[in-house]
Amino acid sequence: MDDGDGTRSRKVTLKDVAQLAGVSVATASKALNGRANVHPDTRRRVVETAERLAFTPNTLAQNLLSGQSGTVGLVTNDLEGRFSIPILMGAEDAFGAGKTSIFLCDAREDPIRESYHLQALLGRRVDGLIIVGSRTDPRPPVPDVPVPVVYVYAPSENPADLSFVPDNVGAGRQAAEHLITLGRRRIAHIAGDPTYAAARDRVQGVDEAMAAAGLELVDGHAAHGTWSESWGRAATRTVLDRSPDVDAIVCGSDQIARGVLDTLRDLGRDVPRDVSVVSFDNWEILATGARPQLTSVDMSFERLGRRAAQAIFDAMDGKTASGVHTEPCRLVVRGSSLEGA
Amino acid sequence: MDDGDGTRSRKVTLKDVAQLAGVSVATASKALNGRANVHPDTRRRVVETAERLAFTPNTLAQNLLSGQSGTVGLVTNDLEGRFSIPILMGAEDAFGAGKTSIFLCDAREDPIRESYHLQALLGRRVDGLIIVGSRTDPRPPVPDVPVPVVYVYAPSENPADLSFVPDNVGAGRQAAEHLITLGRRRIAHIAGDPTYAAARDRVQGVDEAMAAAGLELVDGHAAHGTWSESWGRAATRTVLDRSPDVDAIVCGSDQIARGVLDTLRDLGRDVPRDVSVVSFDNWEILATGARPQLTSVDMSFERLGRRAAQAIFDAMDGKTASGVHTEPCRLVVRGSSLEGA
DNA sequence: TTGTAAGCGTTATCAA
DNA sequence: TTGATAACGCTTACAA
Repeated sequence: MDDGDGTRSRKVTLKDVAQLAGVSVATASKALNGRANVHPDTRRRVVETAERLAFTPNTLAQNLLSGQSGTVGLVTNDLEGRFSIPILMGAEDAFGAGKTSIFLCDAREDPIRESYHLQALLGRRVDGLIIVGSRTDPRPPVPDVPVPVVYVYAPSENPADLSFVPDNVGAGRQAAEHLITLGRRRIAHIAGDPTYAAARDRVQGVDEAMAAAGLELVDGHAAHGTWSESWGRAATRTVLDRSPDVDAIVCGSDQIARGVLDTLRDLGRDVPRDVSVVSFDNWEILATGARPQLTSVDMSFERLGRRAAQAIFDAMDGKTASGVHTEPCRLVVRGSSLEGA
Repeated sequence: MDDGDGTRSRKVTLKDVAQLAGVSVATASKALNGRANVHPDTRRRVVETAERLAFTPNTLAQNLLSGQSGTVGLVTNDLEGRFSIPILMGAEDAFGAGKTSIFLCDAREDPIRESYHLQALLGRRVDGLIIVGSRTDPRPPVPDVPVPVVYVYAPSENPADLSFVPDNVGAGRQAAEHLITLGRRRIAHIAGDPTYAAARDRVQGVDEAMAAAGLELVDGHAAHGTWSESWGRAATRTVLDRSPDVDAIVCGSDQIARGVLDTLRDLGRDVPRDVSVVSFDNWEILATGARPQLTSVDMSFERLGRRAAQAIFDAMDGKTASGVHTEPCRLVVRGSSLEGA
């Protein structure tokens, strides 16, 4: 960071390279950018000089010319980054690491903070915005901005906006179908917080699959509660109390499932032999730490991130899209629902 | 995004504002930036025009002049974002939301990907770099870069670099002292993966506290294993087998603690009455879902993020620092170690 | 093949 | 009080 005499070294510019290589800035630019009509010797000299000086072109200056910043803003609202990081990774993959850089801002569910971040991002001339919510319920759209906006996980209330959300109905269907395929017939559903669309959608999916198979949930319907282990524990007692012959439980989330597993164990039921358990989220830390490990439906966050990135690319090319797009989820089978166990 | 005739509207520049307000660009700039020597009427007119056009100054252009980009790169290596998001939040707080924006890149423990991101960040002229590792073991420094670099969680191998890490030794001490204060005397330690500095440091801290109190761990020393619930379960059986009268267990992580709690329950021990349990990480989802809820030592990631941000500010002001700085952790008491229970 | 000059959007200096 | 001008680092006609 120092240039030897104690002062921070001024950053190397193209001018420095050109001077040292004994050419004009224009020629240096062409040489480094692989333009035609540059003498091979000249090009070599410039390239070598640039390397020697560790020249890094100032992307800001390039962007000022091109009008594109090669950056995207990702505004998140989920405290733990459980959604955002996988979405970020998916977006990075789609953009190509290094090609486009991502500003990650945490709005912490605070509209004021969000608009503050938005302002900063627009000032930095991001080429697009990805808005990530903490729940799949529709959210108010961000105020009109001059760049493409994509909503992920939480869709925009405005159908003219473009949103990508996981297919929770399909996830519910997959979970139930899996259990039915295993031969389970007396299935209970301990669902999540009914104020969340995700909870209701999963319930709907489960109900659909049951109906399609000509089955009915024990108790007739899902039991809604909260997204917590303690709810899973409490509900399991109720279920076993009322329907001792239950042979499978769909859990609204991995957290709920952890509570369910604990109580099944407390009450002497073997999983998966006596009762198979399936849940949603595939939150690695919870799913693989459980005993047995949890079969769970993954929300495919990375895929959502990739789709969002792709959509921003498309929009930059003028190919705009709109509506709430639903992306498939993925069942991950583990010990809590093993066949033949 | 459209200006009515189907073409994307060109972004509003200061020139547009100036023209419409009937002043020069220079005057418009002064008016908007609160410079002195601008006629109040002129200023009002300019400000109004800017608002009407939804003018957002191009930060890139401003940066080109000032040489400062008002951005910082945060390169992370922890897959789940468990460290990065809190660190990001701490950094955002210290920088002031909106003032400085943060590029978040995930290197995924891949040096090639990391250098790729580094290149992109330097091209964007970030004012500083925060490098986040996934473990507290020293890591190779990034190649020489012309901006301040701060390492968080994983310190740099080079002592001339600046690193902030949690005080795992102190954390171990706090955990053990807490148990000792509660009157526990027959304490076991089920530790984490011994290849991790974090595991060894926590062990050291526990050992120090025990020695200071004139006590010894049951079994004489910590049992090292892996960072998993299954290790916690297995180790607990061994501990109870060899030392049935154990009255407290320090667990190397919340994951381990979850396994420990499960097995204590299986073996009929009441927590916290018979056995108190304390662990490390304070990973909310694990700690609060447990029964009883886990007493755990928080690694203070947000604080680390704030310190890193502050250090970058300082370095930009020429106040450079170096060495591995250790930040205190914070004991969070919950049901697994309640006094008098 | 190379260099000169204009321009991207903004701010600072200085003259009017 | 206002405005013309230069500058930031780079790219790209266009001229040499």
